[in-house]
Amino acid sequence: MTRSVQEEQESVESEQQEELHSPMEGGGEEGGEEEQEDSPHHLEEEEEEDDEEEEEDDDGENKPKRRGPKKKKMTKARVQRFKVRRMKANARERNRMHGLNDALECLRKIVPCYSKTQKLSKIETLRLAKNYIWALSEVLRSGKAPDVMSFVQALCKGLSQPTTNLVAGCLQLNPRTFLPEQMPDLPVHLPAAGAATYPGHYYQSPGLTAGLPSPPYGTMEPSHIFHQVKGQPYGPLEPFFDGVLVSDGPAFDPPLSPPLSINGNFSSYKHEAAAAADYDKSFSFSVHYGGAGGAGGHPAIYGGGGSNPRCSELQVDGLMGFDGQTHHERMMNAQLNAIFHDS
DNA sequence: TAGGCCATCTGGTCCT
DNA sequence: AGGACCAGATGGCCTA
Repeated sequence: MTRSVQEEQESVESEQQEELHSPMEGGGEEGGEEEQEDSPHHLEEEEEEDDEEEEEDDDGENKPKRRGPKKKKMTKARVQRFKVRRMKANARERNRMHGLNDALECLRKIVPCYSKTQKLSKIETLRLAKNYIWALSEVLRSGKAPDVMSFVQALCKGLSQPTTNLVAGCLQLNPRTFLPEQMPDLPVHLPAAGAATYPGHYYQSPGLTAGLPSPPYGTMEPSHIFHQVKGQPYGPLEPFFDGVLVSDGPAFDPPLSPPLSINGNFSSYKHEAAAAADYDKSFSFSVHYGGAGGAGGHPAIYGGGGSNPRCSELQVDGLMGFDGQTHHERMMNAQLNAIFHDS
């Protein structure tokens, strides 16, 4: 199954001398005899009968005559062409999926809680990204600094419990404080003052994690997660994690490209957003956009793309234009840029 | 060992 | 005809 394309191409010649194997090259042992007529497995049977494109009329009286359109005879040349075409299609499909995975990896670096050691799954990455976009959009729309609880609630909406724990760990929060539906006996919004009391560690709630996968799910340092905006001691938004906002942590991947859509369709979350109470605790959500963007003070909130060259393709100007925005929106965008544009 | 996640192969469909 | 995209199938790997 894991044979490289080159290996396959090298071996195809020898295989052509022999009979074709099952279409499920790396898997499928049970596909064999019950394969449909147009499967490659069937092709091999016809291949040996003749090399010319003749009608298969001499089946004899044993086999019942086939109905429907007659299939073209599979000559050796046709079989070879089929195999080459199939190999090329497989290679393209692999490349396509690799490109998809590269894009997903870029997305992992953009959403909160990026960790090289504990990667979010594909589906969880997409869910978290969707929530993240929505949460940021809400910030732009409302024009208010988000309170930490509603922000994290929005982030964790629909995520699995392990991923929720991961987000909580990255944000230094107890998931019990923002998952009321899972802990109905607890207050919905607890003061998160204790959130900053475990710098450098994931939160590990003995009660919560009982029966759940145990942290660590990642290696995010608080210094990676909450870092100051240069020249703004507490950032444009009020600091929530006083004492945690340090910027001397080890370098991590440069910022990438968060497209801050403010026009997305998030109707399913409207009621939840409305339900979120207004808390004056603000939340600096400059989660992990460190590094590379800021050499010249240019508001390039997206950096060089890290180790993956494909991550640097997106351009800020193409993603988030300022035309047509109100002054307030421009101010919010500037604030967000400043947040994302760490040091 | 079961379940989750993933990579890969494969055939079908649509489009150029 | 060939490429892109998609979904189903399959087996490998990892973890609880």
